[in-house]
Amino acid sequence: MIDARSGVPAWRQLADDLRARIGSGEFAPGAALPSEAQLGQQYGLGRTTVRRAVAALRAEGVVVVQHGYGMRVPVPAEPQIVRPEPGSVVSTRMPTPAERAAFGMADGVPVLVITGPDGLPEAYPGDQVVVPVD
Amino acid sequence: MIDARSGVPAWRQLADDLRARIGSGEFAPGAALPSEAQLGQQYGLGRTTVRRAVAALRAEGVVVVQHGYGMRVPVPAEPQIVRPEPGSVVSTRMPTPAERAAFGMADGVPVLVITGPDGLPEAYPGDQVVVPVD
DNA sequence: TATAATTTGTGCGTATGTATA
DNA sequence: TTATACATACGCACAAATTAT
Repeated sequence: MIDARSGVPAWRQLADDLRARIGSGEFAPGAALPSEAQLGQQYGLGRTTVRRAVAALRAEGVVVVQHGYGMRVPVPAEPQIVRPEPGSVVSTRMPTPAERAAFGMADGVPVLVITGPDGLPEAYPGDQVVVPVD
Repeated sequence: MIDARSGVPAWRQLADDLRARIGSGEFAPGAALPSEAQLGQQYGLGRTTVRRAVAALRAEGVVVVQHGYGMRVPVPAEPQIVRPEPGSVVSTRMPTPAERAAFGMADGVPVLVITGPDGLPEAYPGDQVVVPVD
């Protein structure tokens, strides 16, 4: 599964493989993934390397990790529709730690920023909000 | 600077401090930050801990790192205005590795996804694009 | 062109702490 | 309480990219 001579880092090969397995439906939303120790044994990698791969998947929002419990594929939230007032502009960025805490956001989830005509920006969790454009 | 008895992980204290120093203007956009070794010595931390903090700042898009060169505060791009056709919806998520490579995006930069009335989604680099809502 | 110095990247190991079941 | 699983933090060695000499 892991080719040490491919030039591609082992942690990236593992991340790519897990991402593909998730995308294929082998791990459905809500499903638990193998533990770090299991992954390390199955793929023949040290724990540091496994954690590096998991960190990458977390940063992509592909998996969510709960301390002491394990790793799961996130369940998509029902999208909430936000209608900005005319003259607003929509942009995106990663949340500040304060925003992450305030919204209870997982790793790898950006915010949608709506800046009103008054120039005041407001941030919304990017995994729960969509903005229609008419 | 780092309080080992505060209960807050050392890497998070370092990340918070660097983020604050960047926000204060001590490190302006385009400015270089100290090397990992320098940070480790200045804050009395091991390299693993320093790299953990840097990884967090990268995931936030607060710093960009270049292999063999160093770490800098990113320079904001001139925003490009994209006007979706009426009936589109705007959302956000982290890019896939393929999208990251295609757009040459740094870590910690989300994509803005515009789904047209036909249901076809299109992704744009989130650090370069804004969408007006009329 | 080649070499060295600097800096980040990869990968491993160990130990201990904390959260969950 | 016990077992499992993730979190923190240190160390080491070597690889790869960049820059300057």
